Amino acid sequence: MNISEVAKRAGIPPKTIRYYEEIGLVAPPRDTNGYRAFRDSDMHKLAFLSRARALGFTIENCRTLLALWEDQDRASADVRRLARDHLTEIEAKIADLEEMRDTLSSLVKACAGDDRPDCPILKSLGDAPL
Amino acid sequence: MNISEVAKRAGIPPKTIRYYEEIGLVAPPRDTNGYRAFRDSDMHKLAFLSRARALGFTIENCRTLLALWEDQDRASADVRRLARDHLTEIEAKIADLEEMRDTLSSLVKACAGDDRPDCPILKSLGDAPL
DNA sequence: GCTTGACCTTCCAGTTACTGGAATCCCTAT
DNA sequence: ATAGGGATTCCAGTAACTGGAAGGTCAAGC
Repeated sequence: MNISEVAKRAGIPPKTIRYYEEIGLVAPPRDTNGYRAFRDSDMHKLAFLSRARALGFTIENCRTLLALWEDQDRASADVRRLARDHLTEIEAKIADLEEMRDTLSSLVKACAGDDRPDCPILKSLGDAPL
Repeated sequence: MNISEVAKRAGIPPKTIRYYEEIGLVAPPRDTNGYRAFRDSDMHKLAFLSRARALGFTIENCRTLLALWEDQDRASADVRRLARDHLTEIEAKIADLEEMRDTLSSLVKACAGDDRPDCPILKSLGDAPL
């Protein structure tokens, strides 16, 4: 299977797949013409990566997950820990963003948004408690 | 005022302040010894930047906001538009993260997390609908 | 057999917003 | 004179791609 076909099926751009090969996440063999010849196993790995990335796992965590996936003797506890840690990070990020959202949204509401210079947004950013 | 004092007051590391100078966000004059001599106006700018960054604005948006802040003839509509666009992006990010969180959290719940290899998390990542 | 266009390849550079580290200089106090 | 704690510059690295250039390959149509 050629790269564009794999890309379409896995939902990952060809460039990214080449990058994944470069950093050792996949290692498709080559045809005599130099083209990458993806096997089913490569395809499956890439689909796995696509989903893991969609859940926000870092590349390094994806690498670990992939290794666990391929290790028939893994302990599910290892997987779970990784996922839980990641979940915690996501929750922290959400909390940060929600705080930004709340502040920002109240500022936006308070701003007239007309052609006058008076602006609560800039005022709030400007009056620092030094 | 020396850089470490400014850093402390603005809540920005000295390295970051030097970086901000490098990209033209601030331009403190120099003492005869080559040290940056921050004026009050520099201090205020940095405090402004610190808050804008805390609200998640990109550096480029901060640059724009700073320019609007200093422009007495700005229209508040320009500020508001920028803030609203940013708010929209934040909301989108939150939505993405919430989806990740929900998926991840249900997977984590479903996983025993013991020493056996059976794992719904890996299973879910693995069974791609090709 | 040749051209055309769609693929494929590699390599280099750029993105965001810093951050770490090395080498060197400056100031103050003992 | 020396020791420490700052300050300076410059170089490199981070995460995860992405864009673009230069060039090789393949299948189809004439």
